Amino acid sequence: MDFSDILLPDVKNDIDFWIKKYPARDLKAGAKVTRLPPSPTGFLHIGALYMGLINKRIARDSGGIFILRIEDTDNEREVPGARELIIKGLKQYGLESDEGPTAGNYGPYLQSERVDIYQSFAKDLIKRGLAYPCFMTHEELSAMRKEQEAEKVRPGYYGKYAKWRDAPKEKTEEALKNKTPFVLRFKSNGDQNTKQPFKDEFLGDLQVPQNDEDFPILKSNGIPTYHFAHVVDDYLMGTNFVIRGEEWLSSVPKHLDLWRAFNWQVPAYGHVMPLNKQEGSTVRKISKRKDPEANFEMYAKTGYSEDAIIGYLYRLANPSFDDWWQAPENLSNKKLSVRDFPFSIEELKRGGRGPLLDMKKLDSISGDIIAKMSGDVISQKMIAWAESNDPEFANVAKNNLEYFNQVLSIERDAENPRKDIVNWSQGVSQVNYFFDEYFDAKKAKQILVADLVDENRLNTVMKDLVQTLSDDSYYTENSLENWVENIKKLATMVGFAVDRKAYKEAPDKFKGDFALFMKTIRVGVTGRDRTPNLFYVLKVLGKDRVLSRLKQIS
RNA sequence: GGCCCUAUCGUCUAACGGUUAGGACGGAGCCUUCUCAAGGCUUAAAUCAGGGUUCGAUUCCCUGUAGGGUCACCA
Repeated sequence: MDFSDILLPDVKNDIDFWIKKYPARDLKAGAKVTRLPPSPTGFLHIGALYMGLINKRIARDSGGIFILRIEDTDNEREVPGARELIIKGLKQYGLESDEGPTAGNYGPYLQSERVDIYQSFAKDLIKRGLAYPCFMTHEELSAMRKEQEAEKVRPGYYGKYAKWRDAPKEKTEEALKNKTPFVLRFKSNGDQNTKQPFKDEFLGDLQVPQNDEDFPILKSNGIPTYHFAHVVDDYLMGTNFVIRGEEWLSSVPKHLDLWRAFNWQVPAYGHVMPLNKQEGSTVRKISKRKDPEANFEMYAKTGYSEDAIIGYLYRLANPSFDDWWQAPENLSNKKLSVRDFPFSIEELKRGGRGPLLDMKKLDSISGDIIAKMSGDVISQKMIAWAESNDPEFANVAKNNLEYFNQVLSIERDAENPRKDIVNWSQGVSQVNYFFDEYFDAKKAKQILVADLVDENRLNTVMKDLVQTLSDDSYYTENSLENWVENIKKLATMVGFAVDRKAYKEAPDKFKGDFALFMKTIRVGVTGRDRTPNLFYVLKVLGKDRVLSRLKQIS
């Protein structure tokens, strides 16, 4: 007796209907059709970005198609808005799909809208005796698992534990009559103890056991499980290269079973080691729930550019990224973008455990990228970042845009530009003292008193500086050499030693050496003891700000 | 625990079976210097252990160990 109509009464089309509806793709030889199948269970994971980058580049470089498929078959874990967040995030990082929820002829690309498709294929399996209903409850299932554990056998629904596999027709009929909920299970003929060869594009030739589990392909709500949806979708969508995380490797036997059941050609598979994180002494896969660095939004919030992230991910995928990126001609080429990286599939072919996320390396790449930018561009990007993350600063900067551009141009449009900004939040704290709103006179005074012995002396020095630095030449002089000459004269006038030897011989005769003199000015006008060259700092700050700040301190 | 994957500096990784085991990030030091940043130079730092095979093993094989993954009506 064929139960397929009772089991799946709503199925209207047979599988040929669907297979005809989605004809084979007409692509040039070697074109790879890849896909990214995120499930909308929260924010876009950095690992998804990583997989997206690899999938997209492989598709693009081969003249193929990169598909985005939303795997929303688990309505329990689905988070509202997550789908939009994924699409937006991919776009933001330049990883738009060629086909996906918004475009493409092989859709729908939301699995929740493909239920009729899956059911057609499931029904086909039932008719061919390759799938059957199982009426076991969760309780029965977990009791069985406990029993198996007690018996020290492999837990699972297989062999003699597959209770409904060969159930008498009457029993099934009765359960059906009582409207008992059921899952549809795949009827496997495999043997766990028999190994089969499996070629992984990245890991090489592997031996994996055959699958012998009668795993569910349709849940009791009629929605497919991942395994089933994966095979049906990737067949219908013409995927010919499945690139996914290594965590899927152990379900390869199930998928192989399914491909064979339909007699479809198995696509190429490539498993990539997932991104890890070090926590104490243990290393683990980066987790959405526990790790803030898993969330791509964290990077945007900290102020890492999309390119920095992409560059870093390229680096993880292709270790030769460094050689390319740091080649002298590339490093000095300000037009070069990380997006120009000649990606190589070959370099994905390597073992090793999954890489640990290394923020220092990210900083290094990010710093290089920012060093390629002109002051104006940095200013613009920093303000854009600040508008949503530090509105107060954004306002200040916008109100003094011309000035801010000058600040960020200091030592930056040079052959060897400054490399002191690695992200926008750190960048803001690096330069904000140029604005009076962020100048901290109290802190400046604190630092200076410690260096200049006492407050009286500090006040004298400040007064002297106010007087002498009122000369325009300190702000208008265009030659660094001349400026230094002048400032040295000034140092002498105010009572500091310019000559190292003289100071060494009789330190008491001076208020300090030239370094201290410069530090005094530096801290006095910026509140910081680390700034770019004072020559530029004074020029950009301008006389009015300099004098007013010095007065504030004294 | 079963099964699967993996194993080179702290991190990411190179090395037809023959190298003083290379590079990058990070660290340390020096030079330059008004402090940083940058730049230049130098430096410390690794083949998980034990057996084979071989003239020769980081590389091939076995065992052990360690790490990771996976064992759901989640993906």
